[in-house]
Order: sequence, then structure tokens, then C-alpha cells
Amino acid sequence: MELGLSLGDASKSFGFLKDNKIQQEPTKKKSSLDFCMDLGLSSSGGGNQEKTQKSDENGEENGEDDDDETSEGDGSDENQGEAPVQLNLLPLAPVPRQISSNLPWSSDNGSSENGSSGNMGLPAARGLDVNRLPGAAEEVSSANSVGSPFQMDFGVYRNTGNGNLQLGGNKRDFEATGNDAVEAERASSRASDDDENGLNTRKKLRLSKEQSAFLEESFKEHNTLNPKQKLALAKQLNLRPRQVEVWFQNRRARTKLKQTEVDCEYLKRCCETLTEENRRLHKELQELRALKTSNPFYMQLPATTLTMCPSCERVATASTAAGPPPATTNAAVTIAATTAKTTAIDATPKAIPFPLNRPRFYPFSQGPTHSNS
DNA sequence: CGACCACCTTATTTTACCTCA
DNA sequence: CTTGAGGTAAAATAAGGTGGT
Repeated sequence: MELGLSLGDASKSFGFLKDNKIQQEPTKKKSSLDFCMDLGLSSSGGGNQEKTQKSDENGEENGEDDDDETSEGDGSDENQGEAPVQLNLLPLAPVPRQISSNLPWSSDNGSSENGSSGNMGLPAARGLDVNRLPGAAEEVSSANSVGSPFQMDFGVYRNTGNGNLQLGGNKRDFEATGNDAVEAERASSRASDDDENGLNTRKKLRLSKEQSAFLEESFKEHNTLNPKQKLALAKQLNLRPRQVEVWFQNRRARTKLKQTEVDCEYLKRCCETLTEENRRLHKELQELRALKTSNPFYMQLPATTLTMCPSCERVATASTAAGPPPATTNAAVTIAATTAKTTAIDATPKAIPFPLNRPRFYPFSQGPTHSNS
């Protein structure tokens, strides 16, 4: 039996956040990162989780023709029969309340007709023209985007921290923002200027907080997108589909990275615990050996066969003919009872720090009775 | 062959911190 | 002592490239 750490499909575990997120501290700056860790006990060596996830994604994509909602929320296709430990990091960034219901494929999309809740506070009228030229093609091929300043230039809106979006380069030389049309036009001319000047600098868009929050929320529902969802998201956020796609790719990468960090930390703690346990057992073994040499009669016990009870995970002895001494004791108890003079072993059973779920070891007794089994 | 993905890398932006006038 | 500007390193992240499926 070995411990398998799986990089779970974190997106399936976000459901519980939907209520908590509303109450998140609104002033936190860091973007949210949500992930969970599944600690399943695997007997087959090795997390093939990526394959699993991949097949899930394929399934999702293959179901593209279906109503999108049908692919959500079941999450029942994984970890069947297991109760994995999940470490969930709550999102730090505030997520507007209405995001979920305004996802393009969300089932309760109808709520957008409510004027007050529309578009999670997105300036829908303004359209968040973050990086789209008016009349820009819906999908810009990657060939076009390579090394091309195109829309990326005018897309550099900034969040000023008070909810305003600004357009500009370095944070120290913000330009005064005009209206969006003017900015778009200005950016457009800048882009064309760059083309004319042969400047091929890659301008990087910074998504607005609203866009990020929206994407974040949709990521919680699907950590991959089918083309339909991608287009819908892009349309809703006034981004290019390619940008949505890239955002999801990067988001998955960040999740995986964080998950790896968490896994690493967990394994480190496991290792420390096991090292300590190993040290303790070594010490106990030494004590038993010392006891054997000092009191040979003590060890003249029949050989026993150890079996593990599958229900309570206790190791019990299938005792042989000559019955061993008293039942329901562990080594330390027996040792303490028989060699009270041995100061090194005079710890009471309570002092033996057995971890709670660790299999108990009963080398000298019949082990616990299984009245409840 | 095209689409999509993971993974790696690059380039840009943001942030935090420090120094100095 | 406080403040704001400037510099810099580190972190964050959007996007490009590549190879696999």
C-alpha cells in the first residue's frame, strides 16, 4: 500500500466556495488561487491524474453539442468510493456576487434581465473594450498575433485601485484617460504607428479586476473550456477567444504549481512524521533487545503471526498454541508490567505516542477483540 | 491536418523595498 | 521626522513556442 498524491480536478471542488466567496475580505489584493488536494490511498502506484483529467476534459468537449449545463456539477466521476482529504485554499480576491449567474453558460442566466444585478458590475455599456478594436475580427489567428502589437497595445487598461480603469504604460506615467472611443482610437493609432516604425514590442494586456474575477469564477465551474464556452466568455468580456484560452491555460498552470507546492509541503510533513515514528520504533526495538538480553525468560514466547484487521486497521496476533500473556496490551504495557525496574521502559502506555490512525501493534497478545465486527 | 493541451520560456507589468533629496 | 521621487529586485502574469495527443 502506498500513499498516492493526486492532483485532483480542483474545479470540481469549488462548489463549497460559492457561499464563502461573497464574504471574502474585499480589500485583499492578491488574486485568488483555489485548489484542493486529494490524498487518496493508491495501490497501483502513481497518480495518473493527468490522464484522468484529460479524459474528463475530452468528455466535456465531446459533449459540446449537448447543453453545457449537463457537463457541470456532477463531479461524480472521480474518486469514487474514496474519501480524499481535500486541502482547500479559499479565494482571497473578492468575487462579485452575480458572476456565477452571469456566466455565459450559466443556467440562471436569466437574472441578467435584472438591471441591478446585470453583469456583476461590469460596465456593460462601456463594454470593457480592453483590447479589442472596434470591428476587430472575432478570432485573430495566432499567426497574426505573433509579434504583432495589434490590439495588445490599446488594451493596457489599468486598475487604479479605486475601480477606475486607466490606460497607460508604466505605472508612473499614466496617461489621462479619455472616453473609451478616444482611447481605442489612440491605441489603434499607436499600434499602427508601431507597425510603421517597425516596432514589434510585445505589449502585454493586464486584465481588469472584473475580467479576472469573471474568468476566475468561470474557471471554478470549468477549468477547461469548450469552444462554445470560450466564445461566449470572450464575447461577454470583450476579449479575444485566444485571450480567454490563454488565460485558462495559465490559470491551470498556476493551479498546478500551487498544488505541487501544497503536495510538497504535505509530503514534507509526512516524511517528518514518519522519520520521527521510525526513530521511535528503532528506540523501542533497542529497548526490547536490551530487555531480551537482560531477561531471557521474558522472550520465551511462542511465535506469532501478525494479521491486520481490515476494519479497525489493528495488527493482531493469531496466537499459537501456548497462549501469550494478557490480552489487550501492547508492547509497552507488557514491558512496563514485567520490567518495572527497567527505568528506560517504565513509561506508562499513555506515554507511547501512537498516532491516532496508525495501526496498533500487539506483538504479545491476541490483540483487540473484534466484538463490533 | 487542425485544434487543444501541457509545459517551458519570454516579456511586460506590478509590487515592495530602499535610498536620497 | 516626513514625504515624494527614483531605482531596483522580485513576483505576477499575458502571451509565444514547442511537442504531444
